[in-house]
This record gives sequence, structure tokens and C-alpha cells, in this order.
Amino acid sequence: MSVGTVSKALNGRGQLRVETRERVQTAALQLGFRPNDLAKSLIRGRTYTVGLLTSDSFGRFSIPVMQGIEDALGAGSIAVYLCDARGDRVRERHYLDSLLSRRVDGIIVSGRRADPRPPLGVGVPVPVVYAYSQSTSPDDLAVVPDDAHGGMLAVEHLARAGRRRLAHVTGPARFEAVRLRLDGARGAAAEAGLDLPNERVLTGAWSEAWGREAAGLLLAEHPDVDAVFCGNDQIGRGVADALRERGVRVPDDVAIVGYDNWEILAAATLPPLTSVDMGLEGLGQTAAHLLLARIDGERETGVRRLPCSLVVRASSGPVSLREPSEPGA
Amino acid sequence: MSVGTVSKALNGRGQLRVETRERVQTAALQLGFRPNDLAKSLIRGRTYTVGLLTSDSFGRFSIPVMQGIEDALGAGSIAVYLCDARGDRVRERHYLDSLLSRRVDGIIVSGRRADPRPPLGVGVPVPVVYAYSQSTSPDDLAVVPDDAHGGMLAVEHLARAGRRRLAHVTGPARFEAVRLRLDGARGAAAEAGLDLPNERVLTGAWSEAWGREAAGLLLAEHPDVDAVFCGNDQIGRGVADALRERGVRVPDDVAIVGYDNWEILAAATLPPLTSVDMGLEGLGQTAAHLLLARIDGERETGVRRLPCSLVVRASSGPVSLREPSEPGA
DNA sequence: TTGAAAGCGCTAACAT
DNA sequence: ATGTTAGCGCTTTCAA
Repeated sequence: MSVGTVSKALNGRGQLRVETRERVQTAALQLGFRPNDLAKSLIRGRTYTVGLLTSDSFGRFSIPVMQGIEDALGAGSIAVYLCDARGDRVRERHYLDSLLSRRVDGIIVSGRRADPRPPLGVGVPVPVVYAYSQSTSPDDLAVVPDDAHGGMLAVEHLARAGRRRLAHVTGPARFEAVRLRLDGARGAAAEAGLDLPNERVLTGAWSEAWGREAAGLLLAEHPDVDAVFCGNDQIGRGVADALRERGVRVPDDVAIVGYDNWEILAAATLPPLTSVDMGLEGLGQTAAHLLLARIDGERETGVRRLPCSLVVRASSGPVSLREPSEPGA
Repeated sequence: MSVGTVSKALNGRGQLRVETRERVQTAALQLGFRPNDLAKSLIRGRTYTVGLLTSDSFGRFSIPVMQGIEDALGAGSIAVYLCDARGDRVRERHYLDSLLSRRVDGIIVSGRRADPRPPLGVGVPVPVVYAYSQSTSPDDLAVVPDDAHGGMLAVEHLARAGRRRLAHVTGPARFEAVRLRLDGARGAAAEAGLDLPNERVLTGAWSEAWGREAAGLLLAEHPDVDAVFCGNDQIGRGVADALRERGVRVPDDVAIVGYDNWEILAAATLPPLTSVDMGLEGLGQTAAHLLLARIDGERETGVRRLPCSLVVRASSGPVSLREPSEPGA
């Protein structure tokens, strides 16, 4: 029996007698034969493999993105190489070389989104997509969450719950995400006939400690605030804890909305935190599909912003039925 | 110029004129030539690639393990395939087939450690190591944290801080980890002339809510307890918050030690939580090195338990200098 | 010092 | 319906 015949039998190609086909298949099974994908790739010029290059380690945000990518790709029998450059350009270069030598069909660059990063390199001979990350080059394609939309959702929800005096406690002002979320929040506030003046926007760290501190500031300077939109869930938790400790009822007196929908934290907060979900897993899937499209010749570039969603929990219930309370009481 | 010569020039093999070698190298650089690793692998019969097969998604625990693995392997220019079976045996089989067809040199199986899992498959033709996970087969090699050691560290520390009345609030009793940590804790208690009777061992969920609840139980039934060893940091946080709310001072009245050293939670707790660190990143590295050793012919089997370490923060300070207080006051 | 040829495991076109 | 052959890109003898 010739190798050619075996190949046809196993791949269901060519004209073969049914009996031959079956004979080959049983034999292959018995011998534990497994076609060598390396050889196939060598011929096809495609490896059905992509590189996942994270510029900055794996954190709370990269993980779901990664899951989404792996999910979308694994289903199509595309394997994913995992590369963690740990924020080191040299290491990144090293991984890039390795991926290219291994002939990946494309590369997804993920990482902290803090700021647009320099492109992966010049003349990378395979398609690249940035996920939860973007490059400074307009010729690249990036997928990120729509922060303005997230801010809008939060405030829309608070307004609909009858809140009138909003505050915003968020992270460092240098983050693009901080600015965009605020823009979105302001837009929604205006839409609802409310305002969110600068003195009720407090920027600080992305931490619980800052949330606690900010809650104190709000209580001291703006005791009439009845809703706090927080830049992330840690801040939200800090605010919630601090308010509770000072006898302010959440959500009766003050409603709280967090950001990230970090389940394990948001759900454990007292009361559980309503939070904006960036849909990172879906973002990963989108990035994967866009990469596949690019591999198939698609040429779209630019930044794709994906809508967020709101996960409502107890912290943002409707205003108390009782008369407006005296926060800080 | 023949391909053979080029090969020698680029790989520094054979006898070549220096000038030729240089000429080839500059040409290769200009043309952006990149040797095809697929072809090399085909010849060598080795791909310098390993599969990372996580049986049960990526969580708080798998991530550091994964980082360690990637770190140890990436440094040696070994690429890592990422496969997430999501707890589905069919999917796992699918990934296994894919990895084998792609001729990985070995496989690391990681996952939840809850209970030993069935082996990956019979007659897997490449070395396998289980990381933070173990199989039911004694012929396999697994690396897991030493839970008894972790329990020991926690109680040793509390005893040394002068605590005499210990309690243990932990997760569901069906977890092997729960039993082992308790064993270790009891050993250390005995060593220090203390005891940890069953009525002061509370098993429940791995959650903050359970921590809060358990704190209430302890206060009601064992108000003389001066130290609580918690099965994880979430429980620790719940206990800390509940005690504080009831006016019990931590660590003055009651010391708390958590488990997992989940930085973001432990550090944000009031007061910051002393916690047992399982050294998961190191565990991943160890698993990677053991896999490499196996690939090189090493035949060791069994379960390798890696020591833990203790990260001391404020929650376990020495006993108050004031006279023994009245917890619950 | 360089070139030619075989072969890694497979597929696809062409012969038989 | 099956066998033969060339060739994917590379390394490695062996010959020149």
C-alpha cells in the first residue's frame, strides 16, 4: 500500500474502494497513527496557529480577553501560542521572532490598555490585531471596550433610579479610560437634566483605600450626593464600606455603581455592587475573529470600541421610599 | 550558492570561508530571511514546544502557575500552546489530539486541585506533568503546594505571637486541602502546647460571607479566642470586617491569618492580612523543569509537595500590651 | 571550501 | 482504483 493511497484514505480524498479506505483506517487506528501536522503545515504554507503576545503579563483584565481568544480560536482548531513579554521590549522582540519562525498565521497583541503602545514592529509579515490594547499606528487594528458607553450606562441607570446629585470617584486622570468614562457619564447626565461638575469628580488611585478616602471627602463637602459612580469595583467597595461605617445607607441614601464587574469583589460587597461590565471575553472573541478575517485578506484598520453592559445588583436600588434622608446622620 | 552552504553559514556549522559566511549573513538580513522552524522540527523530531492543558479554565490559581510555566519555558526558547478544556472531557480529548498531532515535546496539565483527576489518557506518547492538579494514577508526576506545611506555618506564627486560643475557619470539609491544612495546623499547635479542638474548627464556604458568619459564631460561642487561622483570604477578610464592626480589635484582641496571599485582597483588608503564600509561580516553574527533565528521560513519578511561605502583614501582630481584652466588648 | 543529494512526513498531480 | 513522483524548507552526509 503506497503512502499516497493512505493519504487519500485518511483524508477522504480521491477515488478509493470503500474496503481499502476502511482497511487503512482500522490499520491507522491500531497502529496509533497520527498524521504529522508539521509536515502538513510545511506543504500548505499555513500552520493554523496564532500567537498571543501579551505585552504586560496576565492580570485581571487580560485573562478574560485571553479566554475569549482561546475560545474563539480553539473551536476552529487553531492553536494558540502563549507569550508573556512582561512589559519588556527585548523579550517582546524575542517572542516575535520565535512566533514568526514558527510561522504563525497571525498575532494578537494584548496588554494593559493604559496608553497606546508603539506598534509591534515594522514589516511584520503576518496580520496583527491589538486586543484590549492599541498601537500608535493608524494602520493597525485594535479592539477596546467603549469607555464612554460604560460611563453612559452607569449614569443613565442612576438617573433612571431617581438619583439627582451625582458624584464620580475614579482613578488617575492620566488614564484615557478615566477621561472617556467621565465624558460618557457627563453626556448621560446632561441627557437626564443633571450635571456632574468638576467638584464632584474625584480622581485618585484605583484602590479601595482611595474609595474610602473619597467617601469621607464627599460626605464632608457634598453631603447631598445621592449617587456615586465609581471608576472601578475596588473604589466602589471602598466607598460602600466607608459609607456603611458612617451610617449612610446604601442604596437607600446613596446608590453606588462600580466598574469592571469583577464578580468576586462586586458580589461580596455589602450590598452587592451594581457594575459596568466591559465584556472582555466577548472582546477577546471579536479580536480573534477580526484576526481570522485579516488572515483571509480583510484590510480594515482603526480602533473598534465595543459596547459595555450593566450588571445590576443591590447597591443601586431605587431611591428610598422614605423622605430624602440626611446622609452622614 | 547552494542551500547547504547557506545552512552551514547561518548555523555556524561546517568549514566555510569567513567571507562567505558574512556574505550569507548580510544577504539573509537584507532579504529578511527567517529559517522555517517547521522544517527544522520535521528533521529533528523535536519541536521545542509544549502544551499547557488546563482542565478547568483559568482562575486565580491557574494564572500564577501558568506564568511560572511560561517563564521557565520561554526563557529556554520553548513555546507554549495554550489549551483551555473548561472542564469538558470531550474538549480535553480534542486538545490532546491537536497537541499530539502538532508534535509537542511534552504536556503540562494544570487545573483546580480539588480532587485528583483521571489521567489524561492511556498511552500518551509524550511526557506529562500535572501542575496544581494531580491524577489518580501513581505512574504520573504531579506538583502541588504542601498544604500541611501551610497550615503549620500559620499556626507556628500565631503561637510565636503569643496567641493561645486558636480557631480555624475554613472551606468545605470535602476538600483535601482543608484536611491537610488542618492537620498541619494541629501539628504546629501541639508542638506549641496548644490545641485546636473540633468545636473551634468551622467549615463552610470559601467566601467572605462565610467568614462574616463564622466570626459571629466564634464571638458567641468562643469569646476567648485570640487568633483565627482562615482557610483563604476571602474568609479572612470576612472575619476581619465582622470583628471590626463588632468592636473587636484586630490584631490587638484577635489575630488573623489568611491563606493564598491574594495580594489585592489581603493588602486591602483592614488591617492588611497576614497570609500563607503557596508560591504558585514557583510551582509552575518547578513543573516546567520537571517536564523538561522527563523529556530528557527522567522517570520520577509521584506527588511533589512544595513548601509554602508566610507573608506577614498587620493582622497578626503580637498580642496587645494591654491586659487581655474582652472580645466582643 | 563548496555543491549535490537524500530524507524528515506529508499532499497533489500525474501515471498506471 | 492504486502507485509513483515531486516538492514543502531545511539539515546532513558525502562527493567534488
